[in-house]
Amino acid sequence: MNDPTLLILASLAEGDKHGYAILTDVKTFAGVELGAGTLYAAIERLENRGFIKALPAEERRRPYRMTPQGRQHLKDQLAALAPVMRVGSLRLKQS
Amino acid sequence: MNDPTLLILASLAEGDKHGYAILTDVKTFAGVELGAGTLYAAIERLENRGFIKALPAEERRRPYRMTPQGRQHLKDQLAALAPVMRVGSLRLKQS
DNA sequence: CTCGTGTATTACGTACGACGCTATACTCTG
DNA sequence: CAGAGTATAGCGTCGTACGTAATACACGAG
Repeated sequence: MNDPTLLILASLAEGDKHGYAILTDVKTFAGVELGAGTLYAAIERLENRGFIKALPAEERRRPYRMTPQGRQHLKDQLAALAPVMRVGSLRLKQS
Repeated sequence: MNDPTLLILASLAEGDKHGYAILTDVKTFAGVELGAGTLYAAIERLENRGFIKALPAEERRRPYRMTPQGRQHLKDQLAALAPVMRVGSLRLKQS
């Protein structure tokens, strides 16, 4: 239902974060609590696609940074979503 | 990536439509061209969940109507998406 | 001291569904 | 009559969302 990659990119747009920090951030800004499996699997996919990259590990933490491609992808996703939101809420009101 | 059920509900929020009409409507308002398989599979799922219901067939056409539950679900989906959009675009601008 | 809670990541299995493709069938236009 | 547009159904595959459990460390409460 919810695309975790979108949530992760939106979270990393704020700045570098490690997995668990993304988890709590997403929970606060989106109200969605991702499962651990969902989160880390999505992170791996994002990394494979070059949308985020791993930074040097800090102790137990594995921080990630959004790449320019990731930023562009987030931008595209939001742009694609915008008309659906607009039309959807407009039509809901009309009836 | 794209949730076809969201697109279908947004389309049916305008009024009753049959499958092919949804297809063209979604293409115009969202710029997304759904495959036939994707569309009808998603329609079937929406019907099973009680979010839409089939109307009496007109010739070859099988029109569908959104139920109150479907309307509520669309509302919930859009409400869940809104903060993600808001935070996402805000954070994109900030950097 | 140990028990529970919070932080942090990894691995595994399952089930759903997105998507492409093909088939079918009717209608209309060139 | 060939081709494009309308309209739906079925099938197979692959990706992936999600739950669950395992591991490990740090901390405070009891």
